[in-house]
Amino acid sequence: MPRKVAFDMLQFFQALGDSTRLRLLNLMGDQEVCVCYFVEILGAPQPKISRHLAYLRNSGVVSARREGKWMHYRIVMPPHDGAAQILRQTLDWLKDDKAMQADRARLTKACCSPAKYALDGAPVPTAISGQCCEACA
Amino acid sequence: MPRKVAFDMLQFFQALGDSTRLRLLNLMGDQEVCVCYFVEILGAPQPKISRHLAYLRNSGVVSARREGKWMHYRIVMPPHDGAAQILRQTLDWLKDDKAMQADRARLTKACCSPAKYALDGAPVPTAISGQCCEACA
DNA sequence: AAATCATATTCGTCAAAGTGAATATATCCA
DNA sequence: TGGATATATTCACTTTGACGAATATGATTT
Repeated sequence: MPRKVAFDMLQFFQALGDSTRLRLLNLMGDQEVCVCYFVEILGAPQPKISRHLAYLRNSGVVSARREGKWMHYRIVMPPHDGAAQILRQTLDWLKDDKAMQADRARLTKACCSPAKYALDGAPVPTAISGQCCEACA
Repeated sequence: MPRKVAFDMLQFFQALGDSTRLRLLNLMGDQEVCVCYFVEILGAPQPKISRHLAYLRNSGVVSARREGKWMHYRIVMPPHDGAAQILRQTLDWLKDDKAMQADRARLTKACCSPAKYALDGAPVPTAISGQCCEACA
C-alpha cells in the first residue's frame, strides 16, 4: 500500500540544492559512512561537513548513529513513496557524474592510502571493508 | 536508449526548492497556462510571478510561447531521463497536497468566475476549455 | 582527572536569492 | 501614432544560507 506520510517537499528539495550535500549523499549511497571519511575525501574543513550533515539530518534525508567517538551517517528513505523514488533516482543520477565517481573511488581506497588519509583506526565503511586490499580488515 | 544529456542537477533542484515555483509547476501540470492565470490564482504581484517563471525558464524546466500579448508557459521534460522521472514524480507528489489541489481547482474554474477573476478574453488553458461550464469556449 | 580525539555548534561576515515598487518592453487596438 | 494591456526587468531592501575561525560537547585513553 502506498505511503503518503507527510514529508516536507520544500525542505527536501532545498537539501538537494547544494553541491556539498550532493557529494555527501553520493558518498553514502547505500552504506553507512563515518564523518572522518567525508572530511578526508571532500578535503573540506570539518565544521563545514558537520553543518551540511546537520542540514541533511534536519531535512530527514539522513540519520546518524554514534559509535564511540565516531559518528556514522546513512541515507534514510523518506516515508513518502514519491520522495523515496526521487531520492533513489537522484542517487542514480549522481553515479553518472565523473566527479562523483571519483569521490566514490577515493572512498573505496581511503582505508589503505598512506599519508594523505590519516585515518588510523577509523571505522571502515562496511560496504568497502575487504574490497580494497589485504590489509583492509 | 537512455538519454543522459548533461543537465545541471544543482540548478534543477534549486529550481524546485521554492514554494512559489512549486505552485507554478503544479498549475502547469501537463498543460500550457497563461501568465495571467498564475497571477490571479496565486494572488501574488505580477513581477513576482514573472521572476519565478524566468527562474524556471533558466533552469530548463519550463518553456514559454508568445501568443499576441499573452505568454504561455509549459513544463518541458528535461533531456536527462533521471531528471525527467524526478520531475514527473514531483508533479505526482504535488497532486497529494491539499493546497496544491485547491490551486488546481481554482484554475479549472478561473474562466467563469465573476469579479475576482477578471480575465476577459484571456486564453483559456486548453486542457480546461469546455470543462468548466457552457460559457467556456 | 587530564589530555586527546572526533564531531558539533556558535559567531561574525559575506554572497545569493526573494520581495515590493517602479519602470521598461512588447503587442494590440482605436 | 497614441493609449491600453500583458509581461519582463531593474532597483533597493531584507532574508537566507554558506563560509572560516573559534569554541563547545562527548567519548576515549592514560
